[in-house]
Amino acid sequence: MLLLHLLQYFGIIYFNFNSKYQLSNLIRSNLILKDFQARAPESRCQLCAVNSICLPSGLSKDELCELENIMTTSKVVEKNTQLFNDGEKFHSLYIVHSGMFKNSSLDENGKERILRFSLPGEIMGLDGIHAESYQSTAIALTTSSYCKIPFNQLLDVSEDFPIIQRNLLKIMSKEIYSNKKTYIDLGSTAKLALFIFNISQRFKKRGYSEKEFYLPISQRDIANYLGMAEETLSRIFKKLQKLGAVNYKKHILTVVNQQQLKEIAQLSSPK
Amino acid sequence: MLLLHLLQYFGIIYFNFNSKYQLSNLIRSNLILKDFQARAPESRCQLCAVNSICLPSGLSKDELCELENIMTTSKVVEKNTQLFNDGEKFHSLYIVHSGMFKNSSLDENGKERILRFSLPGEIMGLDGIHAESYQSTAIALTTSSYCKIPFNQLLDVSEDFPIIQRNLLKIMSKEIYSNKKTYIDLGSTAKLALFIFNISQRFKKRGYSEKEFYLPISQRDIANYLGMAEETLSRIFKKLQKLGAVNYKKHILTVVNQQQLKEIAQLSSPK
DNA sequence: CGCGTGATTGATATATCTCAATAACGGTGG
DNA sequence: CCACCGTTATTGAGATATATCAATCACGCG
Repeated sequence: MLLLHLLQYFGIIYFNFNSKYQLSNLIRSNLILKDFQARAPESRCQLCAVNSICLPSGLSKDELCELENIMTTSKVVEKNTQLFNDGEKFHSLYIVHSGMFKNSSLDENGKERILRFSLPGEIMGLDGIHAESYQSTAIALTTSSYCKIPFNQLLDVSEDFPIIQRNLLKIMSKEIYSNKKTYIDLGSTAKLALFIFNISQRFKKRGYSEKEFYLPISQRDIANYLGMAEETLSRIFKKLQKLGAVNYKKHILTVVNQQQLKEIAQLSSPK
Repeated sequence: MLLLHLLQYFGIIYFNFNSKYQLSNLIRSNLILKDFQARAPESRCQLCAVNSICLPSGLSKDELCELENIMTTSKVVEKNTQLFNDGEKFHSLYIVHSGMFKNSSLDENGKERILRFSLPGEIMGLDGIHAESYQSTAIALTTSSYCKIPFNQLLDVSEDFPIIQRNLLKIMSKEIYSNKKTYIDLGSTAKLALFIFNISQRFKKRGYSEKEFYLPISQRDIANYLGMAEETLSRIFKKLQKLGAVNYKKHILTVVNQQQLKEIAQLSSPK
């Protein structure tokens, strides 16, 4: 706790000490040493851990400066905070800075449908551009932080700096591509194995361990996302552990045998 | 047949008379009166039936002209023609002008996975932008036609005409959004009903009948796309017909009771 | 007219859902 | 710090939807 006060004092990190649970939450969400709100503006993105895969990737210092001028960087929010809501007027893109968010919407029967989990460096709200209203809801799954970019200002800036437009197109293209990896014709075992494998690779890309990480998602939400019953998910988690592929305890996921996990994920359609 | 020759003579349509089956193919693919290859260049997009939902939507005459300068318009291809292949170097976007294409790729086991069916006005190849290589394969399901836009030239032109960039962003946003409508937690009956309903609405948007249309997709492909066995699909088609919701014979699909179809599509998850 | 592909039908196996009950956990207040 | 409560996860038994295998049928096309 003392350490945290010191870090805050020197402007390395910033948060409110209003709960005895915040420390563990911060550690879990990998916020520590990654939140530079107190730093000088011109270096915020440059110091960010995920800048290489984020919108500012490949930008010069000048371009970065223009971009940072219009954006709000690294706002910290508690678990369950909602950034935007399905149907609300679209105005800004939100980028995950740390932690994790879930994006969902309600189906015709009012049931929640989880569309994706967003990790640091990923842009949320892209689906709202065409309709000028958000098409999904973003909710923090753990203490998290985000950056916010007003979309119209982004368009203005990008007219002067085409590379920003290009990056945006690439990011959107990647998102369209990523829907390729659909879980539709996989059996439940392959679904879960693939989900874990994909998440693991995404963590790796962000500089976290691919072997062991804190997964702030409830099993209910995983089951919802993968389109299976909660009970089935529980059983299959157990199965994967028995097989020696992964370990999962109190939201700490360990990939024990990555090769095996990959093979299970590729099991052809025994639905 | 005489009528066709006359139409061609007056430059309204263009095609080769090299098969006695082409006439019916043309009618099926809605090519007639929609293929303006022989017209003056400055009017091609303006005369296109789907320009309002296509990339040129909202462009002025000047902007349209710039765009048409760099694109190849309305090339006719036979059934089974491949426009681009998964893994191939990315260079151009392809827009469906008439007919239908399927976009697919192979999974780890070499099995085909159909990702989407592309209708007139829809852009193919967007998933290739980020990797600079196509991430899927495009194959004509019937006699079809397409327009082709070299991507780098499109970027150049759009630097002068921001509205083109904006349209592109909107189109990509829409595609990201459309993945919301995932089939993952639906039962087979709801899946097929939703698929038919969606296709019907897409046809409607393009000026075709929403009640009756030619569907140039094999049941195998529909089953593949929806992630179910071919046999199941056949049975469910029969079931929907028995229920009086749709009729399907020789690739002619008739929506008999749209309200009922919609209700079946919304049946909550009895997988 | 016949061939090959695509579609249908039936019988059986199996994966997954559902319902119901119990267990473990995380957060709250005393 | 501990006991409590609501939420989240686990386990079991039974019901059901869908896959699979195999055979037949229909159709488009030469």
